[in-house]
Amino acid sequence: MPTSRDRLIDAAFALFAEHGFDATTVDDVSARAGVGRTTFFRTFRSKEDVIFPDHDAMLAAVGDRLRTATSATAAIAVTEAARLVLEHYLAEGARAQQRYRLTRSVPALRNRETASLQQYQRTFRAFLQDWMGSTAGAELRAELMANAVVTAHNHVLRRWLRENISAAEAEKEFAAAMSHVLRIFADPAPNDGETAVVVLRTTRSLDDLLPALRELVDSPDTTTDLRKARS
Amino acid sequence: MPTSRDRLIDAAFALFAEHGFDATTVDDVSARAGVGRTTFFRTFRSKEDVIFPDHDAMLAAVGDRLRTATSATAAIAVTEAARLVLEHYLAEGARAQQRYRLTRSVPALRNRETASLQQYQRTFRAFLQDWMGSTAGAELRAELMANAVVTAHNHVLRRWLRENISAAEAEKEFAAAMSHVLRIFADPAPNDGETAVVVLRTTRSLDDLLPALRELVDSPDTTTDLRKARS
DNA sequence: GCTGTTACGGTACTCGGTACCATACCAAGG
DNA sequence: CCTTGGTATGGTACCGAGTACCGTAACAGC
Repeated sequence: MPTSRDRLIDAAFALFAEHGFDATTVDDVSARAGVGRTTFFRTFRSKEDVIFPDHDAMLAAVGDRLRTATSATAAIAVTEAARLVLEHYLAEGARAQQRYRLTRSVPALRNRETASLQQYQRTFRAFLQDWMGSTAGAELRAELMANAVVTAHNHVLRRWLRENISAAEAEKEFAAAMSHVLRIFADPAPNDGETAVVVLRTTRSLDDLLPALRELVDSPDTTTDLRKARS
Repeated sequence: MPTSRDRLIDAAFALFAEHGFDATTVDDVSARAGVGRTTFFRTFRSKEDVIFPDHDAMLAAVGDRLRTATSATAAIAVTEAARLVLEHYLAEGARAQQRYRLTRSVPALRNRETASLQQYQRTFRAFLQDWMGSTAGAELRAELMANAVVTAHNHVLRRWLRENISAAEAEKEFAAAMSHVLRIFADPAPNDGETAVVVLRTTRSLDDLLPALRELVDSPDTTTDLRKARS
C-alpha cells in the first residue's frame, strides 16, 4: 500500500484534472485518498503544495550540488545543478505536463511556482556571490547570472512541457542555453598576459579600426571599452 | 475627506506596522478606516493587495512607455520604463521602506511581490520579443533580457530600500546597472554592410589572429562565433 | 504487560474571500 | 417636486483554507 502522501498526490492530480483546482476542496482530495483532512495538512503545507511535492527535495539537491564546487568549478556546477532539475521534470513525464497545465490556468498555482523559482534563484545567487567575490558590482552580476540560469532552464523546460520539443531535444537545447548564459556572464576581466576582450560594432572596415585595436590590446587598462576606440 | 481607498491604505500600513500583517484582520483595517468590510474587498482584490496599491497603475505606465518605442529606440525605452518604476518608489519614500520591511518578514507578501515582478518581466518580454524578431534563440534572449532588466532595477531599488545608498546614488547606480544590462544583451547580429561583432579572449596576439578575423568579417555568415576562428 | 513514540482522525475555530441584498446619495429629466 | 437610474456603500450569510487541540490505534523497546 502506497504511503498516504503518495495517495494524496495521486488523488489531488486526478481531481484537479477532472474538476479543476478551485472546484476541488481539500476534503475531496483527502476523501479520495482515503485519509483524514488533518493528514493532508500535516503532509503538505497548503493545498497548492500538493502539486509540487518534490520541490523541497529538488531545492536541497541543487544546494548540495553547488556546495561541492569552488569558484574554479563554478560553471560546471551551475550547469549540472540546473540539469538536475531539468532531468527530474523530464523523468516525471505526464505529471509534469499536467502541472504545467494547472499552473498556466490557475493564478494561485502560477504564483506558487514563481515563488519556487525565486527560491532556486536565491540558492544559485548565494553561491555565485560567494564565488564572484565582493568587488563592486559583483552582487549585481551574481544576481543577474542566477536569474539567467533559472530563466534559461525554465525556458527550455517550458518548450518541452508545451511539447514543442522532445526530451532529447530539450537536453540539447538546455546545454546550448546554459553555455549561452555562461558565455554572457563569463568573467570579462582577463588575467595577466591575456589579450583584452574587444567588442566591435561598426560600419568601418577592419583595416580602418586596426590602429585603435592595437592601442587597446597594448594598453595596460584592460577594461577600456568600445567607446574609447571611436575617436 | 480622503477617499475610502486612501483611508484603507493608511489604516492598513499603520496596523500592519503596529501589530504585524498576520495579526491584523481585514475587519481591523476596515474599522480603522471607518468603512465596511465589503468596501475593502471592493477596493482591493485581497488583503495583500492593499500593500501594493499602485502596482496596476505602474504596470500600465510601463506598458504605455514601451508601446511608444520601436526596435530602434528599444534601449532607451526599456531604460526609461524601468526608471519610471524606480522614480515611483523613490517618491513614495518611507512608505516604500515600510513595504520592504513587510515583504521581507511576511512570506505571503514576499510571494505577492515576486508575482508583481513576474508581471513586469512579462511586459518587458513581450515587447523585447517583438523587437528582437523570431530568429532562433531570440525568444530566450528576450526573456533573459527582460528578467535582467527587472532584476537590475530591483537590485538597485533594494539597496536604496535598505538605506545603503541615497536616492541620488540610487539613480546613478540604476543608470550604471541598466547600461551594464544593455551592454550584456547588445544585439550581436549586425545588419547588412556592418562589420561583424567580434569577441576575443585569448592569449594569442592580435597579429596572430588577424587572418581569422578577416575571414570572419568577410564571411557572409555574420553569426559565426569565436570558436570557428580558433582553428 | 507497560510505556513512550509516531501516525492518524475528528472537532471546533478563525479568517480571507464571495455572493447577494438593502440603502443612501446624487444627478438628469419630466 | 417627483421619478428614475447609476454609484458607492454597508450588512448578512456562506464557503473553504488553514490551525489548534484532543483522542486513539499501532507499534516499538524494555
